Amino acid sequence: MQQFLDYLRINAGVTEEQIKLLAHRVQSRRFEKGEFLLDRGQVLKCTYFVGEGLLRFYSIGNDGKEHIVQFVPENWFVSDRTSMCFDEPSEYFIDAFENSTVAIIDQSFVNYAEEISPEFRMYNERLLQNHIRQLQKRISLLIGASAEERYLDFMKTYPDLTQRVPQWMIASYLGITPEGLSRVRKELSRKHS
Amino acid sequence: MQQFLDYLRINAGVTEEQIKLLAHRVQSRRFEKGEFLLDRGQVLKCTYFVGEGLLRFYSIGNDGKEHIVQFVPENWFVSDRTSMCFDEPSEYFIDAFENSTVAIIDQSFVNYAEEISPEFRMYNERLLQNHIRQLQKRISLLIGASAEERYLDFMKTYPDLTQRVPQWMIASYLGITPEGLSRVRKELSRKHS
DNA sequence: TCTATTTCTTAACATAGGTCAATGTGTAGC
DNA sequence: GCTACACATTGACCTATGTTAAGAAATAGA
Repeated sequence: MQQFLDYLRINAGVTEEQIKLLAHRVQSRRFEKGEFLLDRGQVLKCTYFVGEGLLRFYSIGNDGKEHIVQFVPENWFVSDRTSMCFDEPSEYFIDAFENSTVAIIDQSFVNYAEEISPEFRMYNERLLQNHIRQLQKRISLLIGASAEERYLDFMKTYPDLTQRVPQWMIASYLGITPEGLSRVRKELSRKHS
Repeated sequence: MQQFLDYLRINAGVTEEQIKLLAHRVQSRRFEKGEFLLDRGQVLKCTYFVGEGLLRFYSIGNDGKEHIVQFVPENWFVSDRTSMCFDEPSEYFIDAFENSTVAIIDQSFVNYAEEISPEFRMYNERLLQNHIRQLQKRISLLIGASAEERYLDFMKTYPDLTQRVPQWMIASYLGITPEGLSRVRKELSRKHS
């Protein structure tokens, strides 16, 4: 939780005084590997901020396969905005892929923070815009790029995740099978020698 | 432009009085078929609202192919939020696919409208969330569904566009070639007889 | 340390969808 | 009513990626 407040101070430019007002309004919780933070059908009431660990945000398609929407490492936020804003049961799952410490940010926190801190408001807006940017980029890649290009882009964008998560999960993020990814990797290493 | 103000009144719940304050702050313009509203490299300064006609929002990939991100028919908004918010040159194009009448909404309009109308603020927020929802759905479909499923979903979601837009453009939206779409359609009509 | 489980690789084969080229079918302008 | 041009279809062939199944390598439990 301290991690979250530090993050706000450093990245969002929220002042010490504002932090003091906000501090007692956030909860923090530990999730063990495999625990769920959101289950399909549930209405999500909060946003999570990862202080330590790694979450995954994913759906399960009609074919029964997991589709990873987003990895959530340290200092990232995750939420199902649709479920939160429209009070709808979520179609997604969130679970801890490593033991994780997470700050739990509910709507009343956001409202209050936006009220007392214009910096927070701006930063929040910025996060939202970035989220959209990221989604759009992903669509472009899915439409226009091969599996190999998408993998190269992934490695460039998330170098540390490339180490931390198993390949079958990266494959799921890229929209290909683990075997497909293995083939791509083989091809790449062939080229580089 | 009247169309835009009516839209705000009916859908966003902006009151008559608020409308009066806002009216002289919007411009309106006509674009002929083929005219550009946004060119790659340009920094977009506004959001467009289509009163009449049809726009397309697209990028051009390294391979030189158009990738349609979004169709923009009557009563829809379009903008490159990334370019607007971060003052970056856009990677996208917007042009008129039919002769169109468009309201031009700049940031000062939005600021002022949010200031005088909480309804407007809420509606704007809602639009943003919907946008995200739509992007996420598109990603799910691209990752998990076949070309046929994507086409069926498109027809269900945008029945009138299915009529108005040439197939090669729908194909571009779906992330397949025109020939591919033609094959899908043939297959579907075979099944239905 | 040993075993069991998960993850990764490989190879043979199948398939969706891409590419190219030819042909049809409008439909707008003259 | 012609001529052009944009759009749609079709078929032959190609390629990237999926599928299945087997084995190798890594990792976690006991």
